Amino acid sequence: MAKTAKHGELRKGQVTIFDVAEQAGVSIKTVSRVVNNEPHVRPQTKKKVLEAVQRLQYRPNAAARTLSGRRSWVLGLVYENPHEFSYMKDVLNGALSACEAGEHSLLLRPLSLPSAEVAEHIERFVIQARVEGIILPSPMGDVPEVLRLLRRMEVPFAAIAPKAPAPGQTNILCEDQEACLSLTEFLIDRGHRSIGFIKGDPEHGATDKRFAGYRQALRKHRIGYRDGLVRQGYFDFDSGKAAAAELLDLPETPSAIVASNDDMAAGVLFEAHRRGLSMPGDLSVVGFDDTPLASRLWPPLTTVRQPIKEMAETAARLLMDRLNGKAAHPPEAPFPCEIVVRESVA
Amino acid sequence: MAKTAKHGELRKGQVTIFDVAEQAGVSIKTVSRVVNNEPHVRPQTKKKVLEAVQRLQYRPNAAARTLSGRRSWVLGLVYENPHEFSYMKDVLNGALSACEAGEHSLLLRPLSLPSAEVAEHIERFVIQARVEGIILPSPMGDVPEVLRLLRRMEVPFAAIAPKAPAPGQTNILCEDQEACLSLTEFLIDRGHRSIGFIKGDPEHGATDKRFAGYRQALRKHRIGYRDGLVRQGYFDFDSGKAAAAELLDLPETPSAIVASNDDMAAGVLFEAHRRGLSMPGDLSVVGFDDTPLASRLWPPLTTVRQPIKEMAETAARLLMDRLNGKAAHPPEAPFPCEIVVRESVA
DNA sequence: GCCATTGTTGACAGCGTTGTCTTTTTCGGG
DNA sequence: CCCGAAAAAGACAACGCTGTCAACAATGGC
Repeated sequence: MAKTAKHGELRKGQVTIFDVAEQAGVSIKTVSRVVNNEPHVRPQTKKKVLEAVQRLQYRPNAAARTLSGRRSWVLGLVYENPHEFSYMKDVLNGALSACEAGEHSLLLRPLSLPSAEVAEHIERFVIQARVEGIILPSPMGDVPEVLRLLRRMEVPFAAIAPKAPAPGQTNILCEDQEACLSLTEFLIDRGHRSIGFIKGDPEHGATDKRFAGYRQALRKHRIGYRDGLVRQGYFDFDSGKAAAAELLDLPETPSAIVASNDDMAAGVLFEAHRRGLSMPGDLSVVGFDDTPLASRLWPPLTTVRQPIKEMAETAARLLMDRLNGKAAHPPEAPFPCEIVVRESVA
Repeated sequence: MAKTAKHGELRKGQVTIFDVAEQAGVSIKTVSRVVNNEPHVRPQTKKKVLEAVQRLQYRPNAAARTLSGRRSWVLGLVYENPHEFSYMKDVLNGALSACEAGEHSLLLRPLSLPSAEVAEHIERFVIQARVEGIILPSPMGDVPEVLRLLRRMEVPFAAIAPKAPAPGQTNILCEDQEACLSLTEFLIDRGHRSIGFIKGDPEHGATDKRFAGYRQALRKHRIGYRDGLVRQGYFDFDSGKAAAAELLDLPETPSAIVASNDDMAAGVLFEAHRRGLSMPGDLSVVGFDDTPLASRLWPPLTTVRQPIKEMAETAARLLMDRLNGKAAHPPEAPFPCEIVVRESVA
């Protein structure tokens, strides 16, 4: 009792498990059981405890939990700071909302790639904050040192859209190839036959799949593939602009261009505007990702919406399930994408 | 010794203060002193300890620190999820980098406004995670319930660009009015006399200041202010588009429009494109914030770059200084902004 | 109605650190 | 060379929770 009194009186604002135990007339261990949904508590006891929790507005102290138990209730989000942040925004929102539902905290660690100290940074991150599991949005899920380190430290992780989804790990995929197939077909259906393509950053998982979708569409509709219509980009505005400049300098310019993401598509539009082309009349352009940018450009972009937020949410949830010892789900089916039609295609 | 051995042997991956103490041949308290830069340690002892820390790659356990000491080493970032995320991206990066330098963690709490439970959410956030200080990017710094709650809980906070910067609190401001004055003058210098203005969300601190800058510029150059050239917007694309539609429907359309942020400026460009206007010939447009969007639109926007990242960094640093008991700085001077000239003005 | 079994509850020792208080060492002055 | 004060270092008890194990209560089979 002395202890309880002390708590209640001295520490301002802090309601502890002792206070709840006293209110409910049970031991602290029982309170702990109720709060953590452990078995072996009579419904009637549970009710008493929950009432006390409610009345006192008790919130378990995260630090004490972490220190005492095996769990830290912390997930990490390790990402590369991208030019176009809207992808990370969705990842962040998804991860955050799943973490809230699963009573975890989310700690962020932006990292610049490539860097010699990536592994060291992550190790420090994991040890110091006791991170239990890590979410790796593309392209983090493809950095060999990162994967090696996490496996060595036995930290569970979930990779979002990795390039090479290794079988042992948790991978969250989406139907990039199918989507890019449909997107290209959309252009073909509108009568386009000479279709340029701008690839994404070779480090990213989605790059190859999107390109494969493009080729598959051409094949399906018996349109000859021409290397000259394909340019390498890096998922950023400038590389899109540069690639567009090259494609538009071609003797036979394409009537449509597929950019592997919206930021590069914005570069294409920019370059075309600069040359005084009118769109979509002179050139049709499509993008990928449905970023806010897509609807703000002129003409607004036809693009592909990926359920990034849902994917990140799933990544976090799968991670937490695993940490909670839930039976491993069957590997998730890839998430479907959806074409968003706007006015950038004639 | 038994204890030390136990630690070293059993807990995989976890180097504790005991291990360091043993290596250095001192007590754990001395290690604690060194690690926390406390006085009363001989330089020679300090060196021994630091070497042991280095050798063992010791990282203090954050949970234990929090539980034991008065400090939690956690700052919170409470924000409203905005349409255009690039502002939050800069805030996030700034806060994160300051926190890393100051050995704090940063926890995020997105909140939707307005909502009855805002205060409740924050209270839970603060209690459960032991958040020591909170960063409130606009418009959070103007929500009365939030401010009231934080004052009641005695949680220090720093408001970025609040509407009404209360004197007692830490405010990070920038020269919104001056910047908008210069921006409007830039148009006047280019010969524009009929200049439309689209206001921002009345909830945001910057809104009034930017409008004041616009009016000040007109006054300074003896151009009559006309209510009809001003429209209310809400810092989002759609409201910018709608406001532009109204302004362009006017019998005497303005030759230039100042939008209170880039997203609304994008809406103006969009609407103008839709009407087949050529820019900047038929209409000049300027924005505010220098988001990635600004350079991707056609024509690329002349806009104002605010040092958001630096402001957030400062907010976090001031907060940590205060928590570390450092003498209060004199209130920071407002951060200067910078006009970024692109091709959207004729 | 008794014993074995299972279900429920509690006592208590950590978890790794910092705060407080005590002990030891160092050092300057007489 | 000794004394007293200050500096340096250490012992040990929190911090609030969970894990372990022991104690006790309810239940069912005979």
